[in-house]
Amino acid sequence: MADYDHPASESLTLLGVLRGLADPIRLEIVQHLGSVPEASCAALLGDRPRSSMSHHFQVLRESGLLHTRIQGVQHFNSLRKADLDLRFPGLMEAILAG
Amino acid sequence: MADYDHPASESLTLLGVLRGLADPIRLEIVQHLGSVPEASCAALLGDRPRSSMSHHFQVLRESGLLHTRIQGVQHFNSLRKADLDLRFPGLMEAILAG
DNA sequence: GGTTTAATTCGACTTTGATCGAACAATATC
DNA sequence: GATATTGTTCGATCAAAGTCGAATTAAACC
Repeated sequence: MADYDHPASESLTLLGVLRGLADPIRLEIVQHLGSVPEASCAALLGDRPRSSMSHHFQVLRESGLLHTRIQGVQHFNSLRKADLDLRFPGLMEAILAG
Repeated sequence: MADYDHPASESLTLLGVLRGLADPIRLEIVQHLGSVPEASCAALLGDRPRSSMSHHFQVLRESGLLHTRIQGVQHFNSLRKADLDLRFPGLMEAILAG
């Protein structure tokens, strides 16, 4: 499967990032990813339907919060902390502390 | 007119604050209020319908971002920066810098 | 090739949220 | 009291976003 194209850090907008964070499931995913280097989709699934989670992963990718690395059949997700720190200093630290 | 009841700072949630910020008009209001002590609704109105703006003021109040002081017929709005800093350190600084 | 596993895409449905005119409430002023 | 000003509330409408089963893609493995 082809890689995803993630938006460049310069093109990220504060509004877009805030929209990405403004959902309970996505905020939970982001906060989880704040404490681990990366996690597969399955590891973040919980007991929710896969299709719902796929939607949230897509929103997180498009808003620039999440990077997805494909390895075989698994997708490993990580927080784009360095990019976000560069673009919006202090933001993720505050989010992950909450 | 009776005062509004603003939520206590302890009861604010990160998700609620993020939801409050995740709208272009509200983010603009918040960022504007970051640079002035307070502003009346009229001063923040722009060319938008009053009823639309009233809705956004309500959302901002309920999420704990905004405090409204009533003086006569005017409503003076201010950012609840001290409360937000206490509850979510660094968050508003990052938002206002964006 | 067939099967299992991981995750997405599609499509339909539902829910949430934004928009905004019209009516209303409250204060100030003449 | 009448009028103008400031802002809210109501109610209807519309658009955006979340939900999730079923079908699909892709890789791994026997």
